[in-house]
Formats: sequence, structure tokens, C-alpha cells
Amino acid sequence: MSRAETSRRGSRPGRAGIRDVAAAAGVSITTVSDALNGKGRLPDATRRHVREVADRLGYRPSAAARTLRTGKSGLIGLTVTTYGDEPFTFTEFAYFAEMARAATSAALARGYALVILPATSRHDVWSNVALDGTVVIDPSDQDPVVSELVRQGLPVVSDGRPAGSLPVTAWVDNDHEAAVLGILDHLADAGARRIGLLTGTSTDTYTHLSTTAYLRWCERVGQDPVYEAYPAHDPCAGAVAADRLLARPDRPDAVYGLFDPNGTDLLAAARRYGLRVPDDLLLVCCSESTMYASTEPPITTLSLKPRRIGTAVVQLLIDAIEGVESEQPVEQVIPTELIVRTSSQRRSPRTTVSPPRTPDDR
Amino acid sequence: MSRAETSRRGSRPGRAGIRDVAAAAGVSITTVSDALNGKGRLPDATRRHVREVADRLGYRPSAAARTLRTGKSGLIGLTVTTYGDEPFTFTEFAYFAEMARAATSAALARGYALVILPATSRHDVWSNVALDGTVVIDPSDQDPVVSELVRQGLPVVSDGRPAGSLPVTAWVDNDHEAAVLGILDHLADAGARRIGLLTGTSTDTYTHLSTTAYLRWCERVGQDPVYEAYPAHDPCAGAVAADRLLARPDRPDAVYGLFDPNGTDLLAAARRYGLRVPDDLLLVCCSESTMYASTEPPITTLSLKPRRIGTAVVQLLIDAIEGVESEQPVEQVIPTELIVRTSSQRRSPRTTVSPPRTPDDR
DNA sequence: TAGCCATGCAGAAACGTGCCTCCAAAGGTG
DNA sequence: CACCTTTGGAGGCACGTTTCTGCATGGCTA
Repeated sequence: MSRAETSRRGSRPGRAGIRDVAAAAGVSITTVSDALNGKGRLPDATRRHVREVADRLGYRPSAAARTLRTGKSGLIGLTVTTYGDEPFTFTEFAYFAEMARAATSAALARGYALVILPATSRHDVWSNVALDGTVVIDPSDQDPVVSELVRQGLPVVSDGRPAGSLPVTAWVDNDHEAAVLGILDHLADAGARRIGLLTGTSTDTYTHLSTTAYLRWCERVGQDPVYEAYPAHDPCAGAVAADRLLARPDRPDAVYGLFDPNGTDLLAAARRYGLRVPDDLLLVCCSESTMYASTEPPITTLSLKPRRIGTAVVQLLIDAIEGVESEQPVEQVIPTELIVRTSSQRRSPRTTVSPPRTPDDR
Repeated sequence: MSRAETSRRGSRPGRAGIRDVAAAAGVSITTVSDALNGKGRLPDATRRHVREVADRLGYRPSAAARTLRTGKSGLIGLTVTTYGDEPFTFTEFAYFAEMARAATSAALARGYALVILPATSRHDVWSNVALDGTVVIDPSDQDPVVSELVRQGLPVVSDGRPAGSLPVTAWVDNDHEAAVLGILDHLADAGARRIGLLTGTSTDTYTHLSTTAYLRWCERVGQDPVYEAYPAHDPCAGAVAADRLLARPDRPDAVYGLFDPNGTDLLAAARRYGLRVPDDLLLVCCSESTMYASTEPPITTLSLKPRRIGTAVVQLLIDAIEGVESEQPVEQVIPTELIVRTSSQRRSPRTTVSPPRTPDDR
């Protein structure tokens, strides 16, 4: 009873425990816990008193103890596919940065924090952090990490529809097929007769869905496919592939590039061959970079809306964690946005046609 | 003794505890712990046996319990200054992405994971996660978060030298003054007679140090300062400021822009005024974006080497956490790299002079 | 044979919370 | 007065580890 608040055995002087608060306030541990967490039946006077004493002692509850007791850590894993030993490639820089930014904000708003984790199966690092759930970006087929997490009973939400029969709790993705078809139609409307594609060699769903959509569109309108594929993780390969595409005898008069740097790569290649954009060559690429607004000429881009995706993914995950029956379906499709600029407008070279952006709707 | 491994009271069927492993292996809890952690005096046979049983049961130690017991969580906070309610602005996208990427890898290599946290003083989220230490990016003067962390006895390492008398454990930064002076000399060598600066209105150390270095250089060489300052967090303001700078009666014949988008903004402004780059206007900006390698013309950039900074910051922090007497000084200066491209070379228009890049030394 | 040390392992005390159970006192009702 | 209900709060267990202490056993030396 009369234990002074400084007599705790091994505790550092800077850290006051709940016991110290209880002793200093002259109440029991239970009362302190209830007062600070807003539970129990306590008169407001006691509640205020305890809170004031806790503040005075600079009391911070131990996250570890709370996690151990409640089973909830308030931590969400953010897993990115690793190439080599580095998380995410430069190809997805802007996308990932925006997506992570939005995910961080959304998680924070609901009291959660994000932990960046690699998609390796080194469980020594995975099991060293108590997660309530995980966001997986673009999981590969039969991802061992996802399987392990699901086996542990943790909810998993993926950015990008899961390949194969990956048992995720929910997923969010764009309608990549519709996006590609929309772009091809847009280019055809602008006068393109032969549209080329700059695509990747890897087997992820984004590349796969986009490429097959292109091939089907070609078949439908009766155009021979004209495309070059390259390993998207290699920066130089993109420039080379762009060059090859424009060097072909059946050179396209419009090109859509699936990856962020394709815009500048294609622009550079066009200059080398003396092709004017948009007069001789129409250009669109998939990118989140605002730099394409001020290139010469400005380049039309497709935005995958990473901010909306990041927000949606986190909301879905936290809903699953907290057992909230989500109003939303477990499969959510986020619309893409085509930001039309000069590079894809042959007829009326207005400087910009993109609708005015609202800050929160990117 | 004879407690079956399935009879644990409230535990979920998917999670096996250390008790279950002990029971299944026919040994004590102590032996299991020692065997799995490589401690104690155990014959290899016992060690192997325990490990095999643990694997068979799919045992994963509880991170929360371990953290509570040992006081170490293996988690490092990564704090970014927030503008509004979003972490980091688009201005620093590439920088932050690279820096965070390197920091994540470095932490992972030493068995730590990174938690993204906002620099708000909402301690409800801060105290909900057990951190071993924190990386603070560009802390503001008298940052309340840093003070609080230090008060709790946690090591704090900052990216960017701390303003004022912020009591960080260590910091890593570039020599911004030397970088600016180097660029100005470089531009002067290329024939610039009047060098302008595109700078920011905020009071962070990067902006401050760079601007005063510019002013001192001007004084030294006897040139009137020609600069425009704008709020760096506003995307449109950058384009406007670039335009204003080139519209002045004392228009500079060379410009250095402190922020990432300045390159394209200045290029666009130059086109509007019919200025050829580099013939009429030399251009350099501070950026990590590889897109500047393929603009027309390619733009000389200053790289702050975010990957090296991210790595260094994490190493310093983990050294402090683990009590390793760091061989490195607690103040570490990372050299910048000027990637010289066409936009700053008036005399010999070689396409590129940048040294061949090694992948790991960006 | 007695003493001693190294080996191999078990018991149990923490770590700091949250929460379930239970009790004392006060107030109301017949 | 006897009984019930409500209020306010205390006791103590459990979460799953790590680790300190200690107890046997067996081989070795004197």
C-alpha cells in the first residue's frame, strides 16, 4: 500500500507504469485502467483526478503489454513485392509513394500505424512484429507470405486482384481492361491508324490484363498488334524498347506505354526519328507523375488513382480486423482517370482538357 | 504435466504457444526457449528435437510477449513532417521514396522493421506502438515529437541537421552550402554571367542554408542576387515563380532550382519566352528523378543521395539502440553528386558527362 | 569413497496491462 | 428493521515470453 512510486524495481526513471499512477492517485490499478480507457463505472471526479495524475507523471501505457493483453497491436503490415533486396522498383515510385501516403493517412485516421515489410519469407522478421492484418501490393501467384498470414488467421487485403486462388480477405484493383480499351478508343478517335504498345515481360496481372486487352482490341478492329515487351524493372531496357518500337518497319502512329518512364522514353525516341508529337505520333502512358504536365509537349497519362486505392485497401482491412460488416463488397474496383494532354490530341491542340482536379480525388 | 497441447484455455486453434511446444516435445518451457534462441546449455540432439517439434506445430513466438519481456520491439519509427494531414509533399516524392526504400532495406538487414508515423503530437497513436528508436526526417525547430521521444529515453536520429538545440542522438545531412557553391561555380565555368535562384519561402534548414550560400556567393563574386521564393508545398506556385524569374528585367542567364519540379517548370517557362537551353539559359535543379535524363534537353541535377542518407540514418540509430559504440561520428555528412547533363553545358554539347553509375551508390 | 565441477534441464518470477469477479457502503422500499 | 439495488472500487488472474535460480545426475580427481 505505502509503496512509493519511485521504488519500482527495474524500471527506468523515465518510464512510469500504471502501478505508479495508481499509487500516486491513491486508487487501485483497475481504477486507473478504467479511468484512462473510459470504461467501468466511475464518477467524473475520480476520472479527472486519475487522468491528471497520469499526465503529471508523464504516464504512457506500454504498447507491448496492451498488445499482449488485448491481442490487438494497432499495426498493419504494408508488404511490397521485392525485386532483388530492395522493396519496389523505380518503375512504381510515384505510384507506390502516393499509395503508401494515402494508406498511411487512412490508417492513422483510424488509429492504426503502418509497418513496411518485405515480401520475403524470412519469418524471423515477420514474426518479430505483432500485426493485426496486412496489405499486400500486387501479390504473386501462390505467394508464400500471404498463405502464411492467412494460416495464422490474419486478414489480408491486396492491392491488385490476386493471381490464381490466393485466399485474400479482400482486394482492390482498377479495371485495367476497361482502361486500356478506353485509351485505345481515345487514340483511334484522335486519328490513330496503327496503335503500338510498350509492355512488360513479367507475368503480373497488371501487365497480363493490359496486354490481352490490347490484343483483343486489335483483333476486334482488325489491326495487327505492334508491341515491344521488356523487363520493366530495368530502366535502360525501357528506353531501348521504346526505340525499337519506333524503328520497326510497321511503325505505329500512336503508342501506349504501360509503365511510368515510357512517356519520356518514347518522347526521346520520337525526337531521334524526327517524329513530331502529336502530329506524327500520338502518345499516352500510365503514370502518376505530374511532370508529364510540363514536358514538351505535355503527355496524356492514365492515372490508376493510387490514393483512392490506398485508402480503400486500408479501410477494407481495418473493417475486417474490427469485424465490421463492411458495406462495401470485398472486391472493390476503382475507376481510372485519363488525363488528356496535348500528346494525344491531333485535331484540336488545346493545352489541356483535363477536368479541374479536386485535391482529395486523385 | 499431462496437459494435452490442445487444452489451452482461450487460445485460438491456429496459434500454438511455447507451452504447447514444450508439452509436445516432452520438455520444459525453459528448454524450448533456450533451444529456439540458441541459449543455455543443451545438447544438439535436444535442440534439434525441439526445433523440429516447433516447426511441426507451426509455432511462432508472440512478438508482443517477447517485446514485453525483453523491452526491445525491433521496430523503428520513420517520422515525416506532415503538411496538412498528409505525410510528405509531392515535392519530395522521389527523395522520400528512395530514402525510405534504403532505410527499409538497411533496417531489415539488421532485423528491424520500419513504422511510418506522422509528426503530429497525437500520442494516442505514438504510444500505441512500442518503438526502439526513431528516424526523424527534417525535424522542425523545437519539434514536440522529438522532445517527447528523447524524454522517454529513446534514441532519435534525424535526416537533416536539427534546427535550434534539438537534442537528437545523431544526425545525417548533406553539405548544402558546398553543394550550392559547387553548382554556382559550375554554372559560372559554363559561361553564366548572372545566376538566378528558385527557392522556397519556408524556414527549414535546407532552404535556409542553400539560400544564404547563394547570397554569400553573389556577394563574393559581386553579382546582384536574382531570386524568386515561393511556398514549396504548392505545385502551381512553382510554375508561377519560374515564370516570374524569367520575366524579370534583370533576367538571369542561368538558374538553379532548389526543388524537384523546378526543372520542368523552368524549362516550360524558358520555352514560353523563346529561350533556348542551354544556349540562352543554363539550368540545374535539385532532384532525384531519373526523368531529367530524357527531357529535351536533359537537365543537370543535384542528387542528395537519399539512399546513402537512409542507410546511414538507420545504421546510426540501430547502433545507438544496441549500444554499439559507433565508429562513425554522430554527425555524418553525405556528399552530394552533381549529375551534369546538357542543360548546364554551353560550350561542348556532349550528350552526357555523368560518370557511369554503380547501382549501389546513388 | 568423499568432494567437486560440469552438464542438462525444470520451476517460477517477472514484464505491464485489461478485465472478470467480488465486496463494501450507501440509498431506497416493504 | 430486513432486504434489495446501485454505486464505487479493490483483488487477482491471465496474456506468452525470457531468464534467474536451483536441483539432480554423472564423471572426474584426490
